[in-house]
Amino acid sequence: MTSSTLSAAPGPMLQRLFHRLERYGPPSAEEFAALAAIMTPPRTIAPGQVLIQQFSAPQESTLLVSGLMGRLVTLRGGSQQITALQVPGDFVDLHAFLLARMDHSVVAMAECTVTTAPHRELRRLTDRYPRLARALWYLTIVDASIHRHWLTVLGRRDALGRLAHLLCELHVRLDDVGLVEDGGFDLPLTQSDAGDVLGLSAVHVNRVVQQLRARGMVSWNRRRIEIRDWRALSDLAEFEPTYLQLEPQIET
Amino acid sequence: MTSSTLSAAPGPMLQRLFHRLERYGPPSAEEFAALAAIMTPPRTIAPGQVLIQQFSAPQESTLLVSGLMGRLVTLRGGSQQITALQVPGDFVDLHAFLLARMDHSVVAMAECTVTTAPHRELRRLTDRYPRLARALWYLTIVDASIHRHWLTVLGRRDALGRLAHLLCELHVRLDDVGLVEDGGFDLPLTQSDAGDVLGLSAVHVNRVVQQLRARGMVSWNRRRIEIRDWRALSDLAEFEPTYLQLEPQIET
DNA sequence: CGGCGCATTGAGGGCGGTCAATTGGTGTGG
DNA sequence: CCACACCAATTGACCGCCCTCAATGCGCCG
Repeated sequence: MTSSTLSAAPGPMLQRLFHRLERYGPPSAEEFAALAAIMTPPRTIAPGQVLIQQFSAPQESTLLVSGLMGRLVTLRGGSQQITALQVPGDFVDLHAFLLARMDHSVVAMAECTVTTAPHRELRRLTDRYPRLARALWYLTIVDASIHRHWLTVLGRRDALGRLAHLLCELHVRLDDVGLVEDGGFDLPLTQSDAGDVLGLSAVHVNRVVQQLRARGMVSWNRRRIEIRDWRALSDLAEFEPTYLQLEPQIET
Repeated sequence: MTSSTLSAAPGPMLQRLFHRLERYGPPSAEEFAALAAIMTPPRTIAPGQVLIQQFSAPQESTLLVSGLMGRLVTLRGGSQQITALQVPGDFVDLHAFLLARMDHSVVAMAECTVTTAPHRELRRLTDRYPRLARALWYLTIVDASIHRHWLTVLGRRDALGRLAHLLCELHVRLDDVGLVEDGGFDLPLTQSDAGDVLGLSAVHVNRVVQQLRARGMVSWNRRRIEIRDWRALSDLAEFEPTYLQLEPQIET
């Protein structure tokens, strides 16, 4: 395994992924290198572009390096649901490694940089490195944990609680990968997009955004979010970040 | 590896699991045998019993052999959300193999039979059999696919659509493991339980049940569900079972 | 028979939906 | 530099789905 494909700055590109994997009993340097070696050079995705089509059968999995992506499902009536937002360091479709067809599309919510891992190579690596396989498995399990958590949010929380929860989660996840600056972060979502995440109409998202502003908890101008009162916001959200699995895991 | 622990009728006990795993490029007979060898003898769980507590750190994963279980989260205000229903052949907490703590409880909705796999043994097996590891990984990925699908149902469908969808899904999943008889199946859920799955109040579940009855689509008496008009029900539900991943996968 | 759990029904109200108009910021062509 | 288009945010009116509270069946079991 040469480091020929490493020429395109693999360190920085995979830094956030490795940061995440290290939390789960860290793969060895050899395993890291093997993974880095199969990743393709980065490429850029334009905002709004559909990276992966629902029902397609991708032959590689995509790692988000920078930007924001969403997993999007369109229903019969034309309404949409975003089932997950992906931040840098996330694999956006690692599950496609084991599933025949995508159950959703993946859309760039902003200009994004990505790199991909061919499934053929992933298979070779997971055959050879059981711990690396479990580390990748772990990533998909954290995804599922987040999905479950949002099931309770969509099933049982009102609009204000849902929005507060989304902002708390994004703050924590973006902070984890170093994308929170001065207590705020860039959120390239329209209020309509947020509605597609929260299961709300764009109009009602606007109403609850204004409630959060009026309560002095959040400012949201352009694409910039500032959390003004974390205590109050996380309390309103009933935010309890265990489900994000950001604490180090113990590999026995 | 002896077959000593196989004495407790491992074949029938694991039959539904193997049926499922075979869909994903089948593990070999040796892998099946190795998995069967680490499963504990079956035990019975009483209806309503909490098998696994939220925030606990189980040292083994549980396979549901018969009955029905739910993954339950309780919110601050006392309201509950069931994030998944598990049917026979499902691992109810395979993700606990890789996560430090449970993000939810697991509750028996009926009298259940279970068998467990110690995590230590699972680690040994997944070290040794990469294909088996991927097959188990695959199971957790199907779980996540179902979670995502329910995010769209809870986020975008009204009460009637949600209930219709739940009944369609249960019919298909139970049919897959041979638990549909004469076009109907046993559903040991109260209408209140169904509300916890659907993000609805028990009162409103009752109202939409009656709508389905009035339209001649479903009968629901005691614990027995009969689908009277599959075409109409699945159409109302916009049910499209791809997300259940019951079609054979292709392992390259 | 009485208690209990669950299903059912009714009344009333609020959250969040749709529809539609307006504002405002940004970019573009003239 | 201005007119205009365009997109996102905002506001208002209206209404319906689904909530809560509460009462009433109804079947089962001790």
